[in-house]
Amino acid sequence: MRVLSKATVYGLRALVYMASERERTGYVSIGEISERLNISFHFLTKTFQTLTQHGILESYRGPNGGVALTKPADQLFLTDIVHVLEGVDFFDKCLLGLPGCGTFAPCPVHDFWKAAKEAMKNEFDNTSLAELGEKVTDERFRLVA
Amino acid sequence: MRVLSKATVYGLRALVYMASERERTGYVSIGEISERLNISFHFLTKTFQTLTQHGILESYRGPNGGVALTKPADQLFLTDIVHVLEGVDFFDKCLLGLPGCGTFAPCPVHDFWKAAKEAMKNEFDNTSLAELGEKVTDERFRLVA
DNA sequence: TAGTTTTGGGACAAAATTGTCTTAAATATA
DNA sequence: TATATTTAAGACAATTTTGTCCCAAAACTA
Ligand code: SF4
Ligand code: SF4
Repeated sequence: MRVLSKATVYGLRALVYMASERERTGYVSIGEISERLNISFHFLTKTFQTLTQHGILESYRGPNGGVALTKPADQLFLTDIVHVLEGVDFFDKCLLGLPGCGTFAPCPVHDFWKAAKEAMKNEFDNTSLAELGEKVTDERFRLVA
Repeated sequence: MRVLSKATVYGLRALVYMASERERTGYVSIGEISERLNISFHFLTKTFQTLTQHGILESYRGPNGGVALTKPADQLFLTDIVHVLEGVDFFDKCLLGLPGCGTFAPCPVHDFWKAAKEAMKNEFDNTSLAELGEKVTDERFRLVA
């Protein structure tokens, strides 16, 4: 059950880490994040470039450079990130993979899957990076093995 | 959002097709299924070999040969198939992919994901091939684009 | 027995995903 | 200006997934 690609998983973990560093101002370097979270630096860099190109992050080069969220963490939701990294059709994907689906000509698992997808979309729509970051800051949850 | 691999999707569609052919006795050839459902014959054959090796199907070679469900379709549940094709740890997979998870040291999305996984597992545990096959037989649902 | 049908098994190829590396560009600081 | 730091970009390799193909084995039919 691979819901998210590795690239998305790494990107999300990294963003939540950034959101968890509430006090910090300025840029956080990708090197720091990849070290703390044990993620390949180059792989994470590529994912972050995508996020930068799509307005989730802004970047700054040179000493003390790095990346920063373009908006306050409580205004960035999981759906925003997933749309960039997995595509805007993320929540339209089908369990049985039949093209051109809908309620008109559904497959036999449609009813269940529609509800499951909506629950997931609802959760992603309403969960902000700030919310997840707080859980980490408060030591109750972890981002790394 | 790729919950199931192509191999599993094809296998499931094919099994539901078999279940939908209520009246038929004897073996159904893989060639017929692959043609009707527009699935690569060789790819489906490999998936079916896995299912045969794990007791979901029994096969018979030669003219009028093919495959058949080893049990009545109402005794074969989605979980059974998914366990064979995706692994028995299918429902243990994590949204953020942290190893060694559990309730002790959860990641920040654990609460939601645990509930979502349980809902899915519950559905898969209780949905039989017969149930899905009936929906297809009754013309209300489709298996092919 | 010979020929046909069908699954079994494995080699192989193509494509997608994941991961690594090198070089360039931008920026800061000494 | 020279050097160090850091992201940008893209080439490249490794791995996994997906898909194709060939031939053998089993079973039926004539
Ligand atoms: S009918 Fe519904 S569940 Fe089935 S493949 Fe289409 S959208 Fe997905
Ligand atoms: S803590 Fe829960 S949701 Fe998070 S990775 Fe582990 S099992 Fe999955």
